[in-house]
Amino acid sequence: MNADRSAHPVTMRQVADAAGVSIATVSHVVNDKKGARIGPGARQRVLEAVRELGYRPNALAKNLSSGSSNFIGLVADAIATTPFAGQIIHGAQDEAWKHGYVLLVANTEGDLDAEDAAISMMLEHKVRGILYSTWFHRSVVAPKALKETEYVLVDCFDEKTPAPAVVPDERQGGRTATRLLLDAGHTRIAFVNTTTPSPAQTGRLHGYRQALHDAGIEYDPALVLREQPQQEGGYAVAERIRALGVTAVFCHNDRVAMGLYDGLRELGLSIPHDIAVAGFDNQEVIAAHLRPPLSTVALPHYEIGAAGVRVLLGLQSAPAEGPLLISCPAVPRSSI
Amino acid sequence: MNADRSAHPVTMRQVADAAGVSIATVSHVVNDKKGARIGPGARQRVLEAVRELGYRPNALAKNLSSGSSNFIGLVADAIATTPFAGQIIHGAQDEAWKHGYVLLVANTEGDLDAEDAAISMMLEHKVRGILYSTWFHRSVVAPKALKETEYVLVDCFDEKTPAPAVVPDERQGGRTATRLLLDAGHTRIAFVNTTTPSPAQTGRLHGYRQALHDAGIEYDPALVLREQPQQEGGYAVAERIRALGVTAVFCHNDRVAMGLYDGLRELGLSIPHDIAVAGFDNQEVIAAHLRPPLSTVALPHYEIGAAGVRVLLGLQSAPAEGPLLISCPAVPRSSI
DNA sequence: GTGAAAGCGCTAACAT
DNA sequence: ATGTTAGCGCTTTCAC
Repeated sequence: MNADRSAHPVTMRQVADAAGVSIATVSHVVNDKKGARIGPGARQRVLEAVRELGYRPNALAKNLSSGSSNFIGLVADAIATTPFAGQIIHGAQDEAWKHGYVLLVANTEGDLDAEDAAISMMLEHKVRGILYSTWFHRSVVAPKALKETEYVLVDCFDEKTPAPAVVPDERQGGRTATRLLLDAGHTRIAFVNTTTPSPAQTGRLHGYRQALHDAGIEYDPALVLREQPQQEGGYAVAERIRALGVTAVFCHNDRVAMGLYDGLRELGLSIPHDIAVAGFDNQEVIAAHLRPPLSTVALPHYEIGAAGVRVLLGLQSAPAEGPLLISCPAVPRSSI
Repeated sequence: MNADRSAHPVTMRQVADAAGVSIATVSHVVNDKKGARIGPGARQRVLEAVRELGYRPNALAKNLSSGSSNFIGLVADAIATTPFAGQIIHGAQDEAWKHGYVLLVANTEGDLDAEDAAISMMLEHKVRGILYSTWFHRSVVAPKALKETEYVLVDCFDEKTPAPAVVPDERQGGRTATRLLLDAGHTRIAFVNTTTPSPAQTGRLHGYRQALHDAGIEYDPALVLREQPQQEGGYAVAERIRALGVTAVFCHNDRVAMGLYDGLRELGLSIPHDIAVAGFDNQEVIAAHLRPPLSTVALPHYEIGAAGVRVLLGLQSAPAEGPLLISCPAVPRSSI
């Protein structure tokens, strides 16, 4: 028969008895300890007993005894709101898993008390470290409690404290998006930037200018507009885009592009024939299903999450100065 | 001074010494044990020592010692792909937290091995129970390993095994969506159902028919179309919708509605003036920002997650027969 | 090769 | 009102 329900979990002791060896021996073979010399017979019997009894090591005991837990904490400010946080979690999880760690996830939805509670809870579970993440790239001030352990900032950074951080390379992303347009032969390219001050706002603009510059095209401030970073913003800006007489538009994000699609269509302009459009974020639900499907640049959330745990575990190091930049790959579709 | 880094965590022992009491006393005051009678002096000194030393209880030791962990496992099949899973997590987390539990999250992206590994890991951490969740409502066969602990199926159900399950009330949702249209005076209402067999497909259809019936309108199978449940499907069906001569359409989900918006517009039809549209899912990124904003019905993922842990903890019970149904609330906006 | 025994930090009886 | 002590299930050092 198999292990009987949670009531009486099988312990090492029982395995040892069943195999006729000591508990130390069981420990050795179960963990495949290098140094230990175990006779083939004993090993065999232990393995068998483990199977027979359906033994599961007790991770709690193991952690306590070995003095180090296999937890990594991840506090996120908005799991629920966007798919972005999900991708960070996914990346962090895969990477953590790969190194024998388990993710302790806490969602705070921006609530400071929840944040404190989450960090306390993680500290009490003796996590190996904490990933403090936000769902959009921004500046934060890291909660004090974080300092009681190792931590890395994920998709955010703290200007005051020199803590390791991992963020998307907005600048390179902006360059990439612009280049997508440039490479298709466009030379008069508008940029619908966001009204919200943020690394994305300044970074993508820099990238845009740099791409233009590299292509030998003079930067024309008149081609840079500002709108709220949503569908409504994109829709509202359509008229002005047309008036500008550009042949291509780089939108601050996919949602703006979605709104712009509507606006342009109403004006009788077709994409990409009359005007080419590039987005940013690669928000699957939108980008892949617009008509035509939107060419965009992806925010590498998965990679950011993964890099976060690598930095935390010391497997990869952030630059001495400033955050580790993860690059934003192009995702060409049919809007250019 | 404060606690010095993770190197030498402060233990109960040290607090006891500092306060000049025994470790048992510390345990009592720290946990605010009811039965224990502690002198005000001692309590005072302990509390002070705790603050002074920056003591954090070691949750691992606590769990080991007390024999029960405060973990609840949540295995999800697609954290990254949609915002839906995120909402389930959020709900589960809030509820778990409320009862002193912590979520151990594992993302499997549908990979069976990952699923096994995740469950094993949770079992080894002696979780109180496991929430097995999917990102869209469907039938599953629960992994065998689950049976080693308590578990509840979240947003899915197992026809073979009678395990507690929590799912959205598709039928009531379909009824609600249809009623939204009915209440606005429409009587000839098309339903663009999905091509994919699923509880959503049959449930929403039932709801649609029932609402019609309750309103004294005869069901006309010709008004029920089938399309793939994405923007493309909605777009493709526009012509046929017009040909049907209906004044309202209930779409299987928001994405279909989004595609239909495009198709209808191309046909020169305006929403809601010429045709009213209702969606399903309430996928924020889309529904709230379409033009006009989409009236829809929400999939109550947050509630489903929360109910899942309540059922797991025995705070709420699933019906003897079949899953616990969570109702889908209407989210009226401007497309009707 | 294998086992005995001393903890890991805490809880919970049971003494005092 | 407070202290002693025996574990919880495991790792690890050191004997045999």
